Amino acid sequence: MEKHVKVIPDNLTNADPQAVAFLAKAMADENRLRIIMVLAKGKKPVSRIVEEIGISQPLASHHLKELKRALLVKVERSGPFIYYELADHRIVTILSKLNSLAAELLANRKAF
Amino acid sequence: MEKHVKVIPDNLTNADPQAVAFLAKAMADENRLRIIMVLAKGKKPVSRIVEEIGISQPLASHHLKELKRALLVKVERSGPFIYYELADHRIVTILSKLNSLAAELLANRKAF
DNA sequence: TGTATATATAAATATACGTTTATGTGTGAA
DNA sequence: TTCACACATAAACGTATATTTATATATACA
Repeated sequence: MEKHVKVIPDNLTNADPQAVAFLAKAMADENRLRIIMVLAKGKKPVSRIVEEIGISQPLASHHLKELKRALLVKVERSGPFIYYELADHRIVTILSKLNSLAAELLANRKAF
Repeated sequence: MEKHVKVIPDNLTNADPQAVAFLAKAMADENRLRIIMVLAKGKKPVSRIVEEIGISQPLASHHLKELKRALLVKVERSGPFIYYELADHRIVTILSKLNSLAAELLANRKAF
């Protein structure tokens, strides 16, 4: 059976600002970005995330909940551990490009 | 004379979460996204932006100030008009990809 | 100089958001 | 069952942010 994939035009004119804002908000926090950066390297339990980025466990839990609400991560329990992983790795590509853009904008800004 | 462009690695591991969060925050608002969408089609004065997206003039002014603070737009005065334009069109590409991702994540979510 | 237009700024308000501290829930092992 | 561990949730707090209303500034023109 064939897959039916909805084709979405890749231009801003037909973009849905509400949907984009929803995702952008999820990325608009330093700690959540760090979590995504850590998860980009693979599926991990909360405790690993906590120790890798050095924030409190409740704070990590809170941000992971937000990332889940934004559909950016998937959750899976295994014994006492709860593993989080990225739901779609395109977020990594997008954030990388955003990082390049940010770096360049800031560099040009200081260039006078 | 040759241009010296700082090469920035395109991966998340070396990303600067602070810089990325700064840009992401600027994109994390529906009205600002609408402004970017409008400016993606070309340089425009505030009055055009206001009428194209249907928000109050002070609100548009406020959001344009934020976009300028985030280095995403350039400003230019011409007579009584003040023209805004995108500082870098890569933001359009990035937002388009974010839109595609958002659409797909939401579509898959409803798929059960 | 005075008036109209284009835009920015200020003040005020309500709401959203990030963080901390404290506590609850679930799982496994003794 | 009791204990320890992994994680989630709740409450409380301060701060940031979006929006409205009112006013100020700047430009063009009569």
